[in-house]
Amino acid sequence: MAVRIKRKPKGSYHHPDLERALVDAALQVIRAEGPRGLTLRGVGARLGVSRTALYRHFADKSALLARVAGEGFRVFRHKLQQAVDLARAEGRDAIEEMGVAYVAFAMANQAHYQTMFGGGWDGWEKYPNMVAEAEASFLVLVNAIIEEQQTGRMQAGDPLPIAQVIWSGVHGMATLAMAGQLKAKASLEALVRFNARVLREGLGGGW
Amino acid sequence: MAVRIKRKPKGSYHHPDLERALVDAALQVIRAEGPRGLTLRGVGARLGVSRTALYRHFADKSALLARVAGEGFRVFRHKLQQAVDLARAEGRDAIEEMGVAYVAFAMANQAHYQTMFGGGWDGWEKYPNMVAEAEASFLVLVNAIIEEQQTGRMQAGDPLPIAQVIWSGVHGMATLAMAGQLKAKASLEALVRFNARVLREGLGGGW
DNA sequence: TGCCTTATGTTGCCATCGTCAACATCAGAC
DNA sequence: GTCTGATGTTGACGATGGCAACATAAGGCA
Repeated sequence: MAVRIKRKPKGSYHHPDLERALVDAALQVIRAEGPRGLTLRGVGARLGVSRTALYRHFADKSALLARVAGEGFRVFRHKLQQAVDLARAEGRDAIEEMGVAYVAFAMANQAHYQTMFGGGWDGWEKYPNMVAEAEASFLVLVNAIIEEQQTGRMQAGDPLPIAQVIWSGVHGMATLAMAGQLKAKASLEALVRFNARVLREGLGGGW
Repeated sequence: MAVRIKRKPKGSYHHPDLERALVDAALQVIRAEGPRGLTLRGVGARLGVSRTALYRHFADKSALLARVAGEGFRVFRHKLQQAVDLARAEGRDAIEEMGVAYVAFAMANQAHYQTMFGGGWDGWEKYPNMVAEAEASFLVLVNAIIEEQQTGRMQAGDPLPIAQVIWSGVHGMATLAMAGQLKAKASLEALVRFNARVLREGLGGGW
């Protein structure tokens, strides 16, 4: 589904909602040409606006990228939560389904995912609310693990390292797949499920 | 150990081995200021050479980056193999020790590692020998797995997906740790070992 | 020895980029 | 109806990657 570009009405000086439009346009460019293809002049032109207009809404290019990343995290977290909820409702393995949803999101939004995880902008310390967004996504996993532990389907103990191991697995799989480093005979989803099952086996009852 | 910068002798026109010096200098800059900090003018100046001198030895900036990445892979592969061999000699878990060596390399050479895995240069399809280098590193893992299987310490079956799962885990752990996303209570190495043990448990005998 | 070809390094130049400062224009409060 | 702050524009600057034309070195061949 193509995102509509909100151009400003001809002749009008002020844009109805330039900040919103800038984020959308930036994401569009990133999708089309990758994070490195994003240029302030380009995104300005796309909106029929001058190259420096965005400085009224963002401190610099990095801030715009960070904003795009932040919105990505919100969608991301929602997808993960959705997968967990659906799996629970259908009596399936919540962790496994979350893993599938994780990698599916990354592959369907490669450039966006790259932007989320350190692509282009200046670093987490400069955007503390970005850290919060990322942590909220991570929390979906942690909570799912805690629930697994409570129902006895996963070993007890600090859920943090367990979550980190699982997160690392799917994150690594996603980034390697994006880099074309995983020539799977079977599908990528099959590999994700295999990974999930190995981890579940290793994290199961008697540890 | 600081790598000596080979400056060309004053007054001499030709550099003794500019190609080699360029790669070294580029790596030095990358280490100091990250892959994004690398500038052709900068690396030239560092060698007392004009900004376009490197075009006699590399097609463009991307090619220089790719070369740096390639040399990284060679060292990387060696480190991994070393860890496997040492573990075998000492009767320790070869896969676990390889994982530790993997993440240790990544953390000790963060910018270099980032450069190896897609940082800055144009893409694997443009540098086929880079793919070969990466695959050679991956093969160290695959071979280690095959040997584990032969001694019955790991489930039989296609070693490829097993290797991909393990690789994804350590790669993900390394990249997340570099991004500061893994606030570990314990050390990173402890997390790597935990990961290895969970995977071994899941990949063990009765599957 | 002297020339000539090729490899190697340099200089001048260009388009593009992010960003700042100064200016223009709009919209809403009084 | 005016004034003020918010928003958008234009012009400029320094830095960057890269190309083309030129300069110089090195080595083979006479």
